[in-house]
Amino acid sequence: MSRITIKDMAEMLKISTSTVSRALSDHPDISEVVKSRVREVAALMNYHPSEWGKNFRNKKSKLIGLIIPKMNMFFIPSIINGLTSILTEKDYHLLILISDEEIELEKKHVEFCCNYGVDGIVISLTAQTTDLAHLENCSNLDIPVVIFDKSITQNLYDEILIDNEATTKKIATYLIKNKVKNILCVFGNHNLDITKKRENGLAQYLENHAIKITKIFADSESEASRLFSERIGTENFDAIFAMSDEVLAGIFLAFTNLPVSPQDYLITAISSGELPYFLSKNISIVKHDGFEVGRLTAAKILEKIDNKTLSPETKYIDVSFHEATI
Amino acid sequence: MSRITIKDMAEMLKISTSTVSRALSDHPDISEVVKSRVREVAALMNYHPSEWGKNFRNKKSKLIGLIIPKMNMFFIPSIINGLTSILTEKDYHLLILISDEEIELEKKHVEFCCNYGVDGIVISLTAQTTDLAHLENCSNLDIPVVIFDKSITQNLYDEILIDNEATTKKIATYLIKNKVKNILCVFGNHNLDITKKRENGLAQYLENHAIKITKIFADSESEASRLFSERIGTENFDAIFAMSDEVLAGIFLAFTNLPVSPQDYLITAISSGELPYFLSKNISIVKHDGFEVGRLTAAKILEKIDNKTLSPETKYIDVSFHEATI
DNA sequence: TAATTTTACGCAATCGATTGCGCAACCGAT
DNA sequence: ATCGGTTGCGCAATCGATTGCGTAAAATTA
Repeated sequence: MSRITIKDMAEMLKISTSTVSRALSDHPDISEVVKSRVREVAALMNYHPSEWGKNFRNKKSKLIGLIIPKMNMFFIPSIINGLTSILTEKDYHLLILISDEEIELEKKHVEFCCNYGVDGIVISLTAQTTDLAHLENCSNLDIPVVIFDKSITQNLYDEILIDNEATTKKIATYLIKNKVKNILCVFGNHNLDITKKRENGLAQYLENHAIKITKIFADSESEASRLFSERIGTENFDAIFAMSDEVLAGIFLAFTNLPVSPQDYLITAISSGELPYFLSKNISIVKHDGFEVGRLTAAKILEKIDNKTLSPETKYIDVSFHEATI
Repeated sequence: MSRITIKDMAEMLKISTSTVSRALSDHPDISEVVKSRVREVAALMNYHPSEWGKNFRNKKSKLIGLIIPKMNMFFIPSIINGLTSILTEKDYHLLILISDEEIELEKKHVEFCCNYGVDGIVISLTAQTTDLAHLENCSNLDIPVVIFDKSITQNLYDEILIDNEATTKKIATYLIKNKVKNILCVFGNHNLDITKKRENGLAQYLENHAIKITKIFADSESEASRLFSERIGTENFDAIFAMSDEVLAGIFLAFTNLPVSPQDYLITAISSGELPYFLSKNISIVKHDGFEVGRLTAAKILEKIDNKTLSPETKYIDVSFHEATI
């Protein structure tokens, strides 16, 4: 048994498909007699209109391509929750594409989205991405793009970003208040814009406070763990800064094999909140809300789909500081 | 500028669309002269065939609907990684739908998948799902379905499940070996099949070993935390069992406000491995691999898409025991 | 009664790539 | 000259819901 279509019902009732379609949408051109007969048959045959057919006619797919560099357990799940919480309301759905931190795969995914005919693309860039030429085709085809979280300096596409300025300022203020003198900072991939912004922000706000800053850059949890282990014993650090959940996880993995413990340091991190909750009460965090990033990103892409002429803007989401409880 | 189509090129070259199509696919019916001219124009115009058009012709969508009860940070990300690792090879893509643990939403998502024309559905059931009537329409429309992780007793659809028998047996063996006498067991939602199986399995394997079992059932991390806090002090428990990462997280949240500590107990859990890694070295786990579940699920749905007449089977994935290191 | 309007429905096109079938042109063999 | 075969390409249908336009029949008006 295959799908019941409008055509099937039209043949059954010896009327045209247009009449069936109009009857079902209660068009005034159709007589009540025909309408009721059509509705009867539709109910009887358990007819459900094909989404494909509707989208076909409307030249829409009702799909949003979600392109992410990695499927991690910290930020991405809440992003997806935020996105779907808005998108499902408007009958849009997410097509998930993982770049695996490879620019070529990112390009391939963008091209796929264009060729498949998604109505919009929301993307977080890989650490390898240095220009957005591969997004040009989206503009040509009038497919709106919103970049979230991981972006590069640009002004062609909308962005929903974490406010790295506010973030590093809060961290720096806390460090200064606690009279920290020697801090070990663990950053993510050096190429990432968010890395540079957080690195520069911190340096800027800590200037003239006689605080020694040592930096580590790590591409993965395991690399963060390894580099942190190598470095932490080399000086008398009194504080630690982790720029993301990923490196924070690496740091705490390292602690399990080190002679020192988290309690020996003042620990600060930029985090989505869950991980520090599990790890230790000894961590002060600037919390950025993935759910909110997802919601804002979804709202923006819907806005652009409705009005493609809007000029691109960058939105920064609020962050909140949560001081360690012990 | 809109998409370059075969039609555009046909008009440009004053030939038919069929000739263009066949030229691009190197069909022997087309002369080399025409082929080279078509290829030239295609390259010049930067032509890329529409995925939509191809799928339209082939009556395929190349989409797999992924329906999950919740987007959590433990199991689901690795499931998605496993799924995509197989599916992208075959040019299939994931459409993600979250039921939010509501049966009505699950029904709606299944119906959407049918109406949208996905090529297959992979689904993990909500705790509310007691029958699979809403999947009947998939069978009618010849849309294969694979149920993974959370299922109910049935024999109509393929399943990829964690081997709860092997799992609870490993846990029980470890508990007996360590001469545990009084264990507090924290389970998830009581309606879930995996809950019942793990509950019964544990009871069965611990029979005749003079071990007192106390059970808690919790629908969420916070409920697990609350119920655990209320119960842990009421008896002299010497061991704790957590049936999932979610309740394990709840237990460790509870510990932060309790006079007792994780070190006071022998802790066992069924887990995907990441969380215990972060929480404590004091946890012995039976590890189930979400990535592997995803891979097997993907392989199975592809197998069914290729051959829809295969009779349904249930596969159990291997689990491994990891003893606490302290 | 004739002219005009209204009612109620059908026709056909729409999106883009593919492919079975048809057919004209050409070639070689009888 | 006729037949049979091959080459090279075009026509049209395919998936399903929608909608602008056209129109016959019915109703209304002059």
